Amino acid sequence: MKAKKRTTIYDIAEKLNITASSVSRALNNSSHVNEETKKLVLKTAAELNYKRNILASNLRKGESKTIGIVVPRINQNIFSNVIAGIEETTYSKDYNLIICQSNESHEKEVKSVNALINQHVDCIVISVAAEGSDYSHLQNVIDHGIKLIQFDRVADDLETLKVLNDNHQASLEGITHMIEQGYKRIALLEGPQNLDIFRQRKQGYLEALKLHNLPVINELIIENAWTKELGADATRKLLNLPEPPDAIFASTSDFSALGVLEVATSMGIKVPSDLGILGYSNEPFTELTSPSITTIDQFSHYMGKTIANLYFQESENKESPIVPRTISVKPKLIIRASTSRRSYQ
Amino acid sequence: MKAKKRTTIYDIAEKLNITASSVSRALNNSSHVNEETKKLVLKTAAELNYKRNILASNLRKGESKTIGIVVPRINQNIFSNVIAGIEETTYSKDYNLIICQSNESHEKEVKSVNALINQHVDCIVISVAAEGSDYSHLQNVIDHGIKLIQFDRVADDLETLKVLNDNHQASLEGITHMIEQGYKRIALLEGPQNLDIFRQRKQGYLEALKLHNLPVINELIIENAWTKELGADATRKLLNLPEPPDAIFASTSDFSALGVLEVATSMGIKVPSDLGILGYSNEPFTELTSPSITTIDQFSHYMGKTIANLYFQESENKESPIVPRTISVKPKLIIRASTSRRSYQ
DNA sequence: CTGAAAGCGCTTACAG
DNA sequence: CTGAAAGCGCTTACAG
Repeated sequence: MKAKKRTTIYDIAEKLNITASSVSRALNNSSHVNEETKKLVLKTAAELNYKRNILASNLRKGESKTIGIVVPRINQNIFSNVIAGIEETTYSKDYNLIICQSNESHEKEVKSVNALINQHVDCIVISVAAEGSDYSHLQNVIDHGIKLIQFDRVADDLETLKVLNDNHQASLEGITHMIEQGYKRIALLEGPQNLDIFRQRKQGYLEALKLHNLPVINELIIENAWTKELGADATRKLLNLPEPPDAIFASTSDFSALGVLEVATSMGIKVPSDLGILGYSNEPFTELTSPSITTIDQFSHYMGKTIANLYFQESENKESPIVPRTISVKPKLIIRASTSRRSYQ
Repeated sequence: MKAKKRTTIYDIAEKLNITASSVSRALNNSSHVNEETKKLVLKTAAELNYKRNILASNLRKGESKTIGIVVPRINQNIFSNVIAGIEETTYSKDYNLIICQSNESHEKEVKSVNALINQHVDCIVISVAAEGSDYSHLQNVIDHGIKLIQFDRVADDLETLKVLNDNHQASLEGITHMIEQGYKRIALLEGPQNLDIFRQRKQGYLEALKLHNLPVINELIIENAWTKELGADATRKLLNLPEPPDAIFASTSDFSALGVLEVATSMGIKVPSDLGILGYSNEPFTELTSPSITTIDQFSHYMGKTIANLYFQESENKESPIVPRTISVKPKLIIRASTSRRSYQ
């Protein structure tokens, strides 16, 4: 069957000898419409296989019932879970999701955001790329009257709705746990410090050391070690130090922690007895490595649901302006074998 | 700043004392427009922070430049990779992606597909849910003149564009490899047989046995063992048999294979010496378990790119009807420790 | 309860 | 090269 012209409300109207107005009202379940008419319209619509043209409807109503999402990568645990969480909540309200990935490129992020503005989405949900520090494209979103919700990695200067983890607290708890396990020279693999989440994790690390009167050793702090490869490189460097660390906090991600584990194993260094390892994000694989990796769960699926609910809450009171605020989801330390040299199960 | 009325082409026209037609032409880079006018329009558009209303444009042009994707779960390796592959290709052509997940529910799949039809997407890309056998909603897509591309899990009766793995061949190769490693009683964990991919994998298994004159033992074939939990249950049952298998092919997924591995390990059964394990999909974690799991890579990212290219190819010759055809991406056996009792590295 | 008309913001044949 | 007009498919005040 070739692409034929689709059924419109005019086709239905013609068939029933009424006007398109009435058809529209019947289809929208308006109260000002005769029950008989409504039934007839619905029946005819089904017969003619009518599908409302949402584009036209949205254009007329000035809304799109669409939420745009921009994340660095969709196939990364936290992001796919957040998206899944959002999807489950928005689905029941007939909202569409348009997904873009920035691939950590600032340029692609800007382009994606602009494409979403063009699309007249009702809301943009974003976790910013590592690259870049100019967030005028996000200001632009707000200026166009589109709701903006930032999550996880946010531009903190921009006053918007934000859904975050308490990275500082999680990091503090993780390091405290390591100290309690007897680790004394704990190295830190940092993420790009232009991202607040990585700054916060560093602060948590520093605070934990301070609380336990441990010195901050600069040569144990490695910048930008946030992929598996960079984590591995950093570990090689650290373990070859005259005084190597007895633990490594891969604050950037579990992928980085995996790099640490692989290098340590290949060098014959025992985890956790000789080296403790703490990751971040609770990627599924952290449970499967040997030894399993202690990490921090961000409740990403729940974050997704929170984001969606926040949007709907804000949409309800259309008149009052949005009050920028931050919802903090408390992450949880998941203690596994890689840091448990005193006790594990 | 509150949601103000957006700049339209009329605002630009008014400011420049020309008509909206000219503005539109300038913005669309039409050839029939004065260079001077074009420059002025572009400049003014930038000044007024104009963003084209794609909804209106699409409505008028009868296209949407949007592709809808329906998958069982976005946070599953193959699906998030396919989506990423599609996204990378469509992004450069200014296409939007609307993502829906069926959560393996037929009802939700039908609803999502209908929502995408309403949305007037240009194409629907789908991998069907395990549940369900009625595919009239997909016929409906075609009847509405929307291009339909099925991938991975397809409704085979429906003649559409399909992008598939050669599951039969992959399975045949995997089992042959196991037989060569000396396994003789190879159990099969099946997926729902209403899905062709699982039927094909079973056929490959049966053919491999036949080619090597091994008997088909019915008690070694377990139905519907396609999650980690069900894989674990099946394994417990199999290993407690009077004559237990010496290998298990978790044809449904690596998650199922992981269930097998965990149960075997907890029962003190050595992998690969006492039990060989073959998974499917090359989930990232299969490299990390101990022992690492032999599996089959589906080149899902490449599949995504293939799907997008197929769509653009079909879009180019608008006149000629779509010739249903199947593109087969050859999967690859990834041999790891879990099946290598004769030799590994 | 229903009809006639205007309009959402664009694009595009048709004239000139 | 530019303008005037129609139309994409819907919704919604305004009358009646």
